[in-house]
Amino acid sequence: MKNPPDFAEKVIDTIMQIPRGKVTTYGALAAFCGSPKSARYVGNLLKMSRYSSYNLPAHRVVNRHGMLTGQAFFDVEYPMKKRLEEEGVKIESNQVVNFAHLFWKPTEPL
DNA sequence: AAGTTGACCCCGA
DNA sequence: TTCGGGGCCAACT
Repeated sequence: MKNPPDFAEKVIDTIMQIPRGKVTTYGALAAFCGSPKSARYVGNLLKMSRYSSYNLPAHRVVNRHGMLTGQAFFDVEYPMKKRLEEEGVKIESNQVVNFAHLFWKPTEPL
């Protein structure tokens, strides 16, 4: 059997399950996939997905500090801040307000 | 082809 | 207290 990057696939699949109005972290996704130290690749996946046709809610993924690190990578007309606010998530100084309250823990897919 | 990086996180000095 | 380096996976140059 082929050995595709099930790690990346799992991460992407989990991101797709992020409920609206909630946010998660790179480390949480990475740890849930089995590699708590691969958090940096999780962020890379989001960037890769941007080139692909995947519609991943990357704006719902923030770093461990709840800061919108990838904001600059989004469209200037639709930044993460705006998208999150559209879902009811308040942003202040590129940080998610009540981050702990809006934090969504990755549940088991499938 | 190989090497380096990246929207990160954690630990040590 | 602040600063630096290591580790992980896969894609990009």
